[in-house]
Amino acid sequence: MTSPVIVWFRRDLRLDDNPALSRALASGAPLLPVYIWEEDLPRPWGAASRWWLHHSLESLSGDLARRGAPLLLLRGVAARLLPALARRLGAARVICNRRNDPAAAGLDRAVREALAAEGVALEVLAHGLLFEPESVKSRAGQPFQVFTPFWRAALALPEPGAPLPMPERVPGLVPPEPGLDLAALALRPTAPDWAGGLAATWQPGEAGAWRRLTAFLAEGAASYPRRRDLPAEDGTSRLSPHLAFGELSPRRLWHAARAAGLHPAEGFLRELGWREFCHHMLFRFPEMATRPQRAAFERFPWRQDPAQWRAFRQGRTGYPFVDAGLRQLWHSGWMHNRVRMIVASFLVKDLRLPWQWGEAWFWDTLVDADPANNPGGWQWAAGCGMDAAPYFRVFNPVLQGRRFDPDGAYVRRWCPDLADLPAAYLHAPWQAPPLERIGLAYPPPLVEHERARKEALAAFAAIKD
DNA sequence: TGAAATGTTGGGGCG
DNA sequence: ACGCCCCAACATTTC
Repeated sequence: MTSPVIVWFRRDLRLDDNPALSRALASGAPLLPVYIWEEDLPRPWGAASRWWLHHSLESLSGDLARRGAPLLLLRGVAARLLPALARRLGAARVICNRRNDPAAAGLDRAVREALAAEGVALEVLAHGLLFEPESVKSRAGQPFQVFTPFWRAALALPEPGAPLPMPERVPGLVPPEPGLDLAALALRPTAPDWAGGLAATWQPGEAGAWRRLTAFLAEGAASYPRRRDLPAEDGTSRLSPHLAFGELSPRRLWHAARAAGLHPAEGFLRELGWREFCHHMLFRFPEMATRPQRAAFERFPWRQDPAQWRAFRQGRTGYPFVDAGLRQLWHSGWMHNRVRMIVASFLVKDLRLPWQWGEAWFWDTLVDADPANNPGGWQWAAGCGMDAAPYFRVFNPVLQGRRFDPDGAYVRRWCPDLADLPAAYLHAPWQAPPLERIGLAYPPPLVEHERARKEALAAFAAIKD
């Protein structure tokens, strides 16, 4: 009988289009699917991600058990747990899907060595991207640092391969040990349980991902270009957390979207291109996660105001559009992309607090927190990324609010303290006549935008080389 | 995947 | 009739 194979799940919590699972199945060997709560991760999961992970593992575990292979849950250091497990099972191979972020890939190298010492092979399969990070390069063989030529070059490559089918059955092995109960990981918040809004908004897991995908392609994709920038509408796909946890493969998404008639150079698939760009950039420039890509920004005179930082996190900046976004984030673990740009601009330019603070806050509170997209987005907003918004492009939160939330539906929804204010003043409540402001609990603006903007431009001029 | 400052143009009021 | 001013509307430049 062939020796069993361990299938190690990470950010690939699905059965569909799963290269590692398919490879293991093709071998005909009995499988042991494993998930490890890794205690040596270079960056621990954020709180919202932990909540999501709990439910996603619950979903995956059920899907696997129904197909014949219960998921073994472990906690500790993969480089120690996997060799021990392989020894006990008599397994000669561990198969997993590649993690593309360099920090996590470093862990995998340690795992590979530890397994090799036991005579066990670690097979790491290409995964998680439409195009492999090594494959998109300029004619000179260099990585792209600007999105448009990057995406053009990617689209000139052979189209991503067809997704692998979802297996009907997964012939499993009786685990040699009981493993942990999911509850033992305590991934969900207690005292207080702040996850009510998350639970009301999301259905983590592969089934939820497919539901979202189907609904988007049937109802949302056609109006995406028109509605994507209006945060009050349900105009985006909301697939980001499913992608972040690998509940939906980008390849599956790509082909489903192509079949629905979407063009890769524009609209929704172009946004998927930005995801691709961030992941490729992080792969080539690992320090992008923590340090500005434009060196001049190492000298930027960031402020450190704890009171303003607290007000920002609480969504009490006094700018309704900004606060609505921050409160949507806090409540639902997600923020509309248009508002992310405005919120990030406000933190970095109006408050001049370090983009890394914002990045860390998003990491903790977003259900779609992603090791590449998150720093990529913040570096873009801060103007210190390679293909970033110029630093002098400062969003005016009032004008942006009027343009993209003209009737104030978004602000009213997330800032109920402003719900009764007439639309004319909704994005600038301090301009409302005193009579309209009676009983208003909403805070005054943390900073005056016009002045903050000038100060930011001056600070920027000071570091320019 | 901006916004503000500055420049230009052209119509209309007016002496 | 003419020059002048004002100022919106639009375009360009600058940050």
